[in-house]
Amino acid sequence: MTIMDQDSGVALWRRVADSIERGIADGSYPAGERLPGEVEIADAHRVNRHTVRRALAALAERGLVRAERGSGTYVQASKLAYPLHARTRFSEIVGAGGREPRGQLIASGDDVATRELARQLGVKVNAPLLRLETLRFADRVPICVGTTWLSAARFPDAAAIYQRTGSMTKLLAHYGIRDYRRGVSRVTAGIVDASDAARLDLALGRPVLMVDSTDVTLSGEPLQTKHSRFAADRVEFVIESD
Amino acid sequence: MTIMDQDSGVALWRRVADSIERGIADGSYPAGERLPGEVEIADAHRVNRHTVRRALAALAERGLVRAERGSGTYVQASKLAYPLHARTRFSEIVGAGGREPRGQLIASGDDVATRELARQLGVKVNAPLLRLETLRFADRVPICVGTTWLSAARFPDAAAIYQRTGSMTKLLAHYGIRDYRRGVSRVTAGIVDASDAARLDLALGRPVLMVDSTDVTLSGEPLQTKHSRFAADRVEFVIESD
DNA sequence: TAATATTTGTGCGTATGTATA
DNA sequence: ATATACATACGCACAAATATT
Repeated sequence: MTIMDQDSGVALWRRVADSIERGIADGSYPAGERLPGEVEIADAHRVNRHTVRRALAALAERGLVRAERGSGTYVQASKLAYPLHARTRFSEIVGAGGREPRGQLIASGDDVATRELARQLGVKVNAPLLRLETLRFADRVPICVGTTWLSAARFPDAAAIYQRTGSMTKLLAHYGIRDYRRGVSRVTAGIVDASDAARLDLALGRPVLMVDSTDVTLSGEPLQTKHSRFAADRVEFVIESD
Repeated sequence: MTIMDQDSGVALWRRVADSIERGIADGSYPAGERLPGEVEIADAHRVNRHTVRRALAALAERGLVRAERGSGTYVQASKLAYPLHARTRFSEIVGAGGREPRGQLIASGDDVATRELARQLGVKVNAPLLRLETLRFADRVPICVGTTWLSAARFPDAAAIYQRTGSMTKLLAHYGIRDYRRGVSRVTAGIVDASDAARLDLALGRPVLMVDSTDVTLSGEPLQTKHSRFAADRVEFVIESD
């Protein structure tokens, strides 16, 4: 027997993992449900039990399943675990979950700073601001819509650059900001409004997690302030208390 | 003129502050709104402007209002700011906000550990558990309902003690646990169910913030695991990113 | 309560295809 | 071309935790 499958050139254990993952995604194995035993999966796929174990280990690494000795392997919470840290980066979080992140600019425009925005961004009231409306995906599933305000004076071409790169991190890098951190985040919940519902592909009346946060440079200078709305059905914030 | 008001024995500036606070609480002054000018308030209450300033300073200290020189005084976020830290204590948070915390046991019963609960509490599946349903207030406004599970073997009289003290911290202290910390918290949102709606005095269809967390001793032993539902309209989680 | 079966976890040995020095 | 290292895959045996009878 060869190591790689002849057709696909993909390792056997990965093909088994993908098969199980599809089962979880399409609801064949609902959250909390027990998967078939390792030997049973091995027989079904006609592979060695070690190969199944390798596949399950990969899924467990990503948090999709959890093994319990003597009992079985169980499907974990299906929501995207989203850590709220100082170094929260959407692309890194989604990528770490084994999913493919994507960002998309859906609108942009010019605003003037309200009192609240001016305070958060450290500019004067009525200072010109750039407003970006973004939509972010994990594996083509919309996760969150966000409204970002930046100082128009400091980031004049922000809209065009985000449009091209699809990444806030890259946008800031273009202006020489290699690193930044998140200040305090304020989290609450609400009901999705009509336009967000369409963009997030959510039914009306569904809950959204609303996060207000401001990113600052390492020296404390405000860069951007955001108001994000996450589809609560698809996301779970994980807060590590130190 | 005396310092204390003749009738109530409460300082004048405090009476003014309470008056303004009531206005904020009942919606007369919505969040973000500009309060009347200091002289206007002074005239309305027939006090000196200095007395009003003393009152506003007290409110600003608690974060209810924010003064801006040359512009006015504005109502800050009216939601209860609820920090999610390792040392989160409901009573301390509410008290720090200048509001009066209260806890009430609304139900209790016996459960057996599901797989999930057993894992979180470090006990065996089907181990006997105590379930406490609690309702917590700030100034007589219901803030959150919580379901707490504890090991029945370790905390046999938990229900009676919570009933008497109305405090989780005191309950644990009764069993010799002087200090404890919160592990990871998982936060998401949902729609209030019928029974929670009644207890929280919320309209059906309103969003709730749902928090799953487990408290552990300083040495890492699991004590209690909780599923809390916060009225999203009244609470805002504050997450400090370190 | 006790014995038995099931299930995951661990270790070792063997073999082979792929990449690198 | 040869040697070495590495990842992949299979087979067997047993330990440890859990479930069942």
